[in-house]
This record gives sequence, C-alpha cells and structure tokens, in this order.
Amino acid sequence: MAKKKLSERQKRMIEFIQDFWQDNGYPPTIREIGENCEISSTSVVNYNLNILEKNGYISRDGRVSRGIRLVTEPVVSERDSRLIPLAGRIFASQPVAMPDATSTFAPDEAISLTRELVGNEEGLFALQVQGDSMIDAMISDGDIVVMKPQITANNGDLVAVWLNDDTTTLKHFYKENGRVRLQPANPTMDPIFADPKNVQIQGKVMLVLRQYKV
Amino acid sequence: MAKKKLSERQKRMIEFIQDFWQDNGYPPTIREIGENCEISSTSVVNYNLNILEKNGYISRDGRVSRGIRLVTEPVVSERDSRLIPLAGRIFASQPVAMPDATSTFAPDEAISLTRELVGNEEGLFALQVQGDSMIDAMISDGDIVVMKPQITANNGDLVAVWLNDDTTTLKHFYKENGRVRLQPANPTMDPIFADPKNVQIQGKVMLVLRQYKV
DNA sequence: ATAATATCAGAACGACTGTTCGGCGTCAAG
DNA sequence: CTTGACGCCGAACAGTCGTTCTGATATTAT
Repeated sequence: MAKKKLSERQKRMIEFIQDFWQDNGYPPTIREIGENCEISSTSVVNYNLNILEKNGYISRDGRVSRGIRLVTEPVVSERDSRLIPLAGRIFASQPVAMPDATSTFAPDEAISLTRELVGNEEGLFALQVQGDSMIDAMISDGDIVVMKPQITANNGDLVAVWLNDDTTTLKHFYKENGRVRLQPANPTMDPIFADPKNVQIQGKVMLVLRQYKV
Repeated sequence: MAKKKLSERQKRMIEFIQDFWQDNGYPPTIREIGENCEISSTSVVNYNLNILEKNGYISRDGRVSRGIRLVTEPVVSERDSRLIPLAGRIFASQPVAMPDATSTFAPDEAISLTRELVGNEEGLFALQVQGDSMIDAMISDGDIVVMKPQITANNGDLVAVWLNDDTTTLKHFYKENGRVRLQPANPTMDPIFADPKNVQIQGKVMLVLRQYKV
C-alpha cells in the first residue's frame, strides 16, 4: 500500500472527510462529498474513493452508508484523552490545595493527558510546583505533578505529605517499625524519620511532567 | 436538560453506540442498534433515542443516516492526540539512538500525548532514560524524554549532546565567548566548558515524563 | 495521429434508513 | 372500571445511499 500522489480533487476529498468527521462525529455520504467538492456525479466520488482506498488513505465498508474511515496514524480514540484540572500551585510551605469537587475550571486551567498515561482514576488533579523545594524528589520549579488524592499510602509510593512542622514535601513513603521513613528520591540525600501521627498524607504522585519552552 | 434515570434498555443502547462508534468510526443505524440490543422494531429504537436526546445523552441529526452523536465530556478531538515513537533507551555512555525515519513501530513502542503538550513538531521521538547518569538534569532512571531532533540549539535549551570524550549527557546549552557552556539543570552542580567542535548536538528536550506505578 | 488509459458525467436500480401510524399490553391514578 | 401514560410491536412509506452501467472527455503513450 505505497502512498501515491493525490490529485487536487482527491486531496480536497480527504480534507473534507476529515473536517466533516470532525464536525459531525460521523463520515459524510458520497453525495455530501460530491456537493462539497463540486463533483456532480456520485460515480466520480465513488471512483475516487476507490482510488483513495487502494492507496491506503481510507478504508471503506461496502454497501454501508457513511462507511468511510480515514486511515491516518493508529487511531487514538477520543475517549483516550481526559482533562485533569490544574488545581493550583504547590509550595513547600503550605498544605496541598485540594481541588474543590464542586468547582468548575476553565479549559486553560486544565491539562489533557491520554488515558494511557494516567489511567481511569477518579479525582485526579494537577499541581504546578513553585520553587525548588522539591528538588530532592527530582522535581524542579515549574514541573507539573498529577496527583491522586488519598490519605494512605503503600511503601514506596511518592506522596505529598504535610508534616507537623508546617511543611509540605514530596517523599517516598515507607512505614517501618512503627515509624514513618520519608525517603527523598534523590539517593544522595538522607531520609527523614517521623512519627506517624505527625505525618498527614495528602495524595500520591501519579505522574510528573516537565515542559521546555519551544 | 437534567439527566434522568435510564432504563436497562437505554443504558444498553448508549453502551452499544459507544462501542460501535469506537469500532467503526461512525455511529450505528437505528436498525443496527435494534439488532444488537434485541429490539424488534425500529420505531422502538427511535422512541428511545428521542428519550435519550431529550435527557441530554445524545444529539441527533434529523433524517440523516447514522445521525447520532454521543454528548459526553468536553470533546478532546482525536486530532489532539498523537503517537510518539519510543525509539529506545538512552545511556550516558552511548550516543542517542536516533529513530529510523523509515522504520515503523508497534503501538506498544509508542506513547501518546496530547498535541497541547507536544505541539505539532515533526520527527519527535521519545527515549527512556536508563540509569541515573542524567540526575544532574533532574532526570532519573525510567523517565521518558521527548526529543526533537536538531543539530543546533539556542542558549538555554536543554539538549542531548555527544561529547568527544564518548559520553552523552543532557545539559543546558549556552554559547559564549566562542566556547560552549553546558550547564547542569541542578543548580548545585558546576557547568562544563567545551570546545564547540567537540560538542555534537543531537536533539532538544521538549518534555520530560515520569510515571509512578499504580 | 492513433490507441490506450485515466477521469468524469448522468441516469437508473435496489437496498438501506429515518419516520410515521395504528395497535397491543401493563400499570397506576382517578 | 375507566382513563391515560408508558413502553413496545409490526408494517408501510418516502427519501437517502451505495452501486453499476453507458458513454463522453481529457491525458498520455506509442
């Protein structure tokens, strides 16, 4: 299925099919393609659709209305993306600001990630790290952390904890011998030991994201 | 349009429409819904579709074949996701393995990210970091870096550079006074100075991703 | 120039599809 | 019991849709 050169008309058809599908959620009929691409006969549309199929640009379902599929990259379904609210910023000196479940958020205040990366967990939210206080967790200024709210943790989890000395940090969590060991991700740094009742888990880090300017 | 309770049959219809759309790229016809949901009459399907529309679960285009749209969350278009090939792993001791433009890759060997994050740049590829050699760039073992291939860089870019002493590192790039300063992201570490002709830029880091096990 | 091929137009056919209508059974309110 | 709302069934209609056929025009090769 080597891709050959397309005629102007065929390019226009592909483009229209894309846009139509985008707008309506279903593919156009042969006649709709004809009207939009100024092709007077359905047979010509059909003729060119067959060429597009033979060259691997589309796939068709015979005798099925709107049975046209664009074959582009492997289809990543719409359902594989989800919006995660950007709840705010995280400082070392404050508890994590949990998102208000009832509050809405503007599109700008959310990031979209594929479900492949973040799974189907409910209640996920994102925080942008401010300052280099999390540097021991290999997280730097401006990074975005996606968190799952929970108040317990398993050994090894990277969690946001609120210590009674009034700081929030991200550390790996280990419960051992009745005390809590908070292990920095950076192996060159030493762990912190704390009394469990002074450690308040706020959430677990699911993903860290760092973008560089273009 | 408050969402009311759905009957078993209506739930099944919604589910079928979702799956059908997922599988075929276009919505089912009334009769296809009827066959799959064991509804003998098209009028019953139509009847329930109208109810679903009134309650805000779907939207319909009158007198249009397959004119059914699911109304779900804010639609993140399929075109907002893209696959980025996972070209391989990156060690400190080897040059970056650039992806072969002609080679294909299996779905498992790619990650999908939203266009919002990675933009529309061509030729992007991802590498999984192996080892802690990039720790000075705040990148740890297992992290995924998305790179854009290029052989030049602007001041401040985080680039993968191949030094003549046979190591690959990720450093911030600065050209100053005829020499190249490679600045570790970790501010506590000292920069490396090098002769430009000993520095070979392989690509620029666009994004860093770190996932934690669920 | 001539033939072969590619592209297109128009029309028609049959199957597919959305819509509508009359009727049936159930169930709760009046 | 009657009434009406609800969910359902079967059938039929008209327009839509993919397909196919005949033939015309344009492009290219020989």
